[in-house]
Amino acid sequence: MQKIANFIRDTQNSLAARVKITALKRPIKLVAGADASCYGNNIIGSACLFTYPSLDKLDKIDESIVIQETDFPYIPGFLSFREAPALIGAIKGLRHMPDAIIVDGQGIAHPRRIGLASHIGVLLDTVTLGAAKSRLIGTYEEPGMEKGSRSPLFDSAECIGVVLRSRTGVRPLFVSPGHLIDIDGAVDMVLSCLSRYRLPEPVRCAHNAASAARQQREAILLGPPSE
DNA sequence: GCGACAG
DNA sequence: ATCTTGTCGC
Repeated sequence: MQKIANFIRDTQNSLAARVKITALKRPIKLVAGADASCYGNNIIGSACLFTYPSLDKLDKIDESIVIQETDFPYIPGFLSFREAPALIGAIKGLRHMPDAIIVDGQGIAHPRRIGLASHIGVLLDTVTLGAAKSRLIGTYEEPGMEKGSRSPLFDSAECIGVVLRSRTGVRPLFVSPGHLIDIDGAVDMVLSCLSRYRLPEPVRCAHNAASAARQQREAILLGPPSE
């Protein structure tokens, strides 16, 4: 029983040992956003592919959705075991593999430096970065209110990411490298993927697609409307 | 023991 | 994540 918890943690630690934080080695031409939605014990994984750099006109060139059942509950620090399979499935469903993936969740800004983005990066051997809507761990100073303002996220003396104001006046994003990229590279990518919303466009797109799919599934389960 | 705690 | 209407502000 408790042995299972140890196994899960050992698995996480061995994956953490494979995470590489380094400057980008190759230019990024295709970026994907990945997110999940859920209903009951089902996880809907979604991935949206965009050209990059998507300077002014964002070009969405593909979208993928997968639905998987799971029995793994949401446990802070172990989100990967619940959502990674569906997200990876969605990524693999894309017509082309992305050069980088922006994940709705943490990268190395995690107790064992293996958040959802890092976990997926290692398993897929792809560049990944996390853009989370809230904090899991770390201390920071509130960044300025203007879009682009940022402040470092620390775990003790180690900088594990950046708290970034993606849009003036909104709650900041928690950006951290996932795999095969560094903090500056992760922030640069998030900034160049922003349009007029709080979330990077690829992630926002994946989020919308996932929740739309969830609503459709629920409608089917409930059957046609009756009066 | 108490509080924190991605989605 | 999800349950949810109106409402304040740019």
